[in-house]
Amino acid sequence: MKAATATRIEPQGCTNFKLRSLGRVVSRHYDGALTECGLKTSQYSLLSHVIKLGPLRPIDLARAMNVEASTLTRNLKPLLVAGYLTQCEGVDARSRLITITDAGRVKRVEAQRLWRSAQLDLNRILGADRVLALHQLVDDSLELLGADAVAVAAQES
Amino acid sequence: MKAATATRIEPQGCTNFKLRSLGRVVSRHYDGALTECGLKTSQYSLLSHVIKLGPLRPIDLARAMNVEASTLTRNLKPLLVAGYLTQCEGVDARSRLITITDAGRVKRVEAQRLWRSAQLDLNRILGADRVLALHQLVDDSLELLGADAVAVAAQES
DNA sequence: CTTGGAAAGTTGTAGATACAACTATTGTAG
DNA sequence: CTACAATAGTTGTATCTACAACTTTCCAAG
Repeated sequence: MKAATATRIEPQGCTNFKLRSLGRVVSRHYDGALTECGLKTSQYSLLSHVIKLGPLRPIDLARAMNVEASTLTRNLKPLLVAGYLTQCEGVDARSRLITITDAGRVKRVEAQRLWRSAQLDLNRILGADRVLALHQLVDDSLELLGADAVAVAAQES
Repeated sequence: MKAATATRIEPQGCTNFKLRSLGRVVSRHYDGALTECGLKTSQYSLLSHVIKLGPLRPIDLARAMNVEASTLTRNLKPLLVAGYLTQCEGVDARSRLITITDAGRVKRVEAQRLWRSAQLDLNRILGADRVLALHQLVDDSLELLGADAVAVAAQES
């Protein structure tokens, strides 16, 4: 007398490993496409978020992207050195404002073509339905974990 | 005369950013649980895969976990230093064999309790159905990308 | 005004990740 | 046998990631 099979289906395997595993493969896919413009995909995301969210404090940018403040400090450095971003003084003496530069906008336009190509390529490989479902699951999961990333729309991501 | 809405629904946003974003949040969740045993979640995954896949060459371990060989070389180091893994000579003069040690097995048992707690916690927060769907999507995507990770079952992950 | 706590940011430390370039070994075509 | 390609692994370089500890600044209670 076994119970109905509809109950008690527990997930197998480690969610963290699966996510990181796919993340590695997908990141290599995007990074490969962005190589020729000299940006990593994470740098492209950073530029895109600064453009989308306007001049903003590092702490707010970090929250929008779900990274720690100390991580953001390090990730900003190469983009500041390259002149794609600048740090102005904020309202406080303790806070700053991250702003996109003209060079940053130009570079971002260049990178966006490559990003779009990588995204469309992924859509083709996985199928648009699967990508849509994945996006939805990721967004829902982030919300349930209390960590909504600020969604940056297709044109900006 | 708009076309039926059932067609042409293209994904919005960047799949890479979404995956990395969730990956960061989820990794912090697991790492927080594993802190007290002194392992990072990625180190736990590494130990688990070596136990599951037996003594094996670095190159095969790297393929099973979807990391580059050069990455694995670096990731192995702390576990070799800690004495949880050893490198024996392989069939070739150019290849090695990665093997779990007794200390590694003991540490892994300790870490597994903490991992399970983190996983059950995540299942509770997201709901088992959502976690199951996410696992399925990740596994399917990896297969379509030609990068099947070797699945390590619940007891071992 | 002073004092203690909160907030913003950086630095130390350590690990994760990958590409390019390199050494060493093995296999194979000629 | 030899020359060249393929395989296994490591190292240089650079970036990503986070926690703990720290400095500076601000705010609010007294």
